[in-house]
Amino acid sequence: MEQYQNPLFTIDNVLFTVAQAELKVLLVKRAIEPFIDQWSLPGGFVDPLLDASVEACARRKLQEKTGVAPSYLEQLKVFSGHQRDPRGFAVTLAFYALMGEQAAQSHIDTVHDAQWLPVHQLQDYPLAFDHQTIIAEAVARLKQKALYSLVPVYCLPAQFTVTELMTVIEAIIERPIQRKSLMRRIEASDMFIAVDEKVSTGKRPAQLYQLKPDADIYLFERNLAE
Amino acid sequence: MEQYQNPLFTIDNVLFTVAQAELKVLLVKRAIEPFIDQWSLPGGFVDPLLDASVEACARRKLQEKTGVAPSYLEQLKVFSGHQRDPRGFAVTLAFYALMGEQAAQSHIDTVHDAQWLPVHQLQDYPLAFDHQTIIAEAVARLKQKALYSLVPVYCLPAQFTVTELMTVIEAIIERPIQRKSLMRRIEASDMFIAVDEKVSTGKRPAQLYQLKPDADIYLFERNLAE
DNA sequence: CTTTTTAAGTGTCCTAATGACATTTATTTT
DNA sequence: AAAATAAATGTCATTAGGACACTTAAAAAG
Repeated sequence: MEQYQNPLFTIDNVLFTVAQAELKVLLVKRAIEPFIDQWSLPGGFVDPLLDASVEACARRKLQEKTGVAPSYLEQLKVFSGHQRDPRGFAVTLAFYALMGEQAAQSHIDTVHDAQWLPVHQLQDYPLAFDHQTIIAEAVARLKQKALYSLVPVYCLPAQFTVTELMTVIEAIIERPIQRKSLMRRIEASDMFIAVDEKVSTGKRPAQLYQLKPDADIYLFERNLAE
Repeated sequence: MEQYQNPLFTIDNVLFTVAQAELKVLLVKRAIEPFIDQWSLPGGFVDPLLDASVEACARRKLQEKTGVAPSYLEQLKVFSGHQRDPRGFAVTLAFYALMGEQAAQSHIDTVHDAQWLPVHQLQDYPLAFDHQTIIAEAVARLKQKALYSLVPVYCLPAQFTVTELMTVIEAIIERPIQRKSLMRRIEASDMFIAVDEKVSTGKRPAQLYQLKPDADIYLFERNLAE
């Protein structure tokens, strides 16, 4: 039963953030063949000596590229086939992850082989393997999640305003939402506490919120309307 | 970069059906070590010569055990770690699948190493590997899907009545639902056509429905209430 | 042949989360 | 002090589902 050659098994990460009201994904320039010098998703081979699980491997790969752990990480799905890698039948487990932009900025600025690219400009770049497809599926999944949960908050720093969260959600789902609806959801989710501080970027100062230490991700029973 | 030993990569299937108003899962008796003679999920190694993708592999494994293709098949998630297989670091991609019970019954009756077991009696059986965990996650995922889609219909034969679909859904989500709500969803989903025929199992004959040939799975914007 | 029984299916009102949007509040700028 | 504006709230409309009474179509009983 074990006479088969084990297929090539890898991990890929679709790490998102939102900056300048745009959804962006972290891409790295490949240093080796195949697809050398093309943009690709950060990932690689599992090292059973270093990684206790596929999740641990994904985190390690992201840490290497950004210098920090992502705020959110979840399996997307497995992509497989004979066509996706010129070396033969290949299997990759794709994760999608979220983090605040500035958390990684200092680290990313020091390297030239990693870069945030807006997801809506990706069609202009030839990406390695089937990474275009993987990103498209990750975007779709994130969009869905944004309709029935507040996971987009993981694209923000630890403390944030309602307006910032609104901007992130709108960037992800690509349409405006009602501030009132968002505030009701923040309240109902019971995931956040109002920080004893406000920020005044413009006129009236905005309340800062942060995740409760033990907060579970609350799932709403309805989607935001189409 | 490829100096690592490739981890053991396998496929596992959680194949569900509903019979006697109970959610059941197909288990097979292991013929080889480890966990020989214990109940386990049908699965195995990918054969790149036979399988065009991991999905194709999952379908092949299920076909071998049931004689037919499942009506529904979807990736659940990858399970990995050093503890789950005594042979070392192991990675398995678990699928969950749905089918009508009688479609496989004749085939399963001829073998003694495959059997439908009610998910609520599984704690009495020592399952191989971490299959108990995998099944629990598959059940949770199916439950969720049953709240915002009509995927449970894939547990039924091609033609079915509203009452049958109601029974399947109630078995999955473990609480009664309103027939009226289900009929509204059947109508709104636009996934089915009323067959020009009725069945009279009891008193007033019931309308038969079947999936439209090209039907997409409709996702409702609200969950059935908790 | 009429009445009873019962599962199938419909009508109708209630409920709750969200959308829409007007209104109020707090702060900066003029 | 007044104007401007982003933040936050009040309130009514909308909509899908829940509850449940009611009707319908057939079989069974009398």
